[in-house]
Amino acid sequence: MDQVKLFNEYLNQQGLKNTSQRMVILEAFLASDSHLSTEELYLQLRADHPKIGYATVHRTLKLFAECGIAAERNFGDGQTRFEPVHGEEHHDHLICTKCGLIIEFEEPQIEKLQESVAAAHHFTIKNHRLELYGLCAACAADGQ
Amino acid sequence: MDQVKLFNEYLNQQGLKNTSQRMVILEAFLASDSHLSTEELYLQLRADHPKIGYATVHRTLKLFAECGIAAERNFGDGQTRFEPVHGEEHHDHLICTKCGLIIEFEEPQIEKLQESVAAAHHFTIKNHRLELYGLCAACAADGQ
DNA sequence: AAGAAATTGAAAACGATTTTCAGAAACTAG
DNA sequence: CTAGTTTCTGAAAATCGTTTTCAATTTCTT
Repeated sequence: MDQVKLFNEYLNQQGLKNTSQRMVILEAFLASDSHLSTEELYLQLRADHPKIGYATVHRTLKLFAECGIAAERNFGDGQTRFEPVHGEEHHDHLICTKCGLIIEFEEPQIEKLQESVAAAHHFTIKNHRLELYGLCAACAADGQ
Repeated sequence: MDQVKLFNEYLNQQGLKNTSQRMVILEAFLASDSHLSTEELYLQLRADHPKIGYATVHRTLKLFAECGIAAERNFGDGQTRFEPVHGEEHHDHLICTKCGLIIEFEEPQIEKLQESVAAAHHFTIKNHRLELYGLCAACAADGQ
C-alpha cells in the first residue's frame, strides 16, 4: 500500500506520531467501501477494536483528508463522508436517492466546459463538485 | 408576485394557515439577495419585525422549499442557504472561496453531457448540483 | 530507561437545525 | 359575529453531527 507510506511520511513531516490506532484506522479505511462517514467507520472498527473511540476515528479521518489520502464529501444527508484518493484523477458522483448507491464517473468534456464557464467569469477554479441525483437502474425498475 | 399566489395555494391545499408572519417572511425572502441562510434572513427581518422568532423563519423557509418556491443549497460552509426559484431554468454556481461571492451560471452543454453520463449508467437523473470553487477576478488579483 | 511531546478516549462543548409546549391567532361552522 | 377547533408562534430545550477539552497513556527521542 502506497497510501500507508504516504501517510507515514506526512506524520514524520509534521512531527506527528505513528500510533497503532492510526494504522488500524488507515487499513480499515483503505480496505472499506468508500464514502464512509465517521460513524460508519467507527461502528465497523468497533467489532475488532472496541477500544478505539469515536473522536480518534474522526480526528484520523481529518488527518487523512489533510495529507491528501482522503477526500471529504457531502451528499446532502447531513453526514460528511470520506473516500480514499488513489491517484490524480478527479471523479464525480451519481447518487441513487432511493437506495443510496453511489457510482463514480469521469467526464473530461464536462471538466473542459467548466473551465470555459469559469474563464468567462474571470474565475480561477480550485476545485469543484458535480453530483447527479436520481434513481439507479434497479430502483427505477422497482416501482418507484 | 406570482410566488405569493403559489404559496397561498399551497397553504390552502395543505390545510395550513396564512399568517402575517408567513407573508412578511415571504416578501423579505423574495426581495432579498438570494442564497440567504436562516440566520441571515432572521437577522435581516429583526430590524422591522423584532417579534418574529428564529424558529418561525426556519419553518417558513422549509415550507418554501416544500412548495417549490425556494431551493436549498449547501456550499460547504456549514449553513444551509435558500434561494428563490423563479422559473424552470436550472442554474449552477461559481463560489469564491476567499470573499464568498456567488455567481450563477447556466451551461446547457454540461447538462447534456450529464444526461449522457447518466444514460451510460442506466440512471434517471432527478436533479443535480454543480459547484465550481475558486477565486473570483478581484480576489485572484489581490495577492492571494 | 527517562523525559518531552503528542495521542487517546470519554465526556463536555459546539453550532446549526429541529422539536416541544403553552399561549395566541386563524379559520371553520353555527 | 362568536365559539370551537385547528394550526401557528416564540422561547426554550432537545437533537444531531462535529469538535474540543482534559487527564491519563503512548510514542519517540536521547
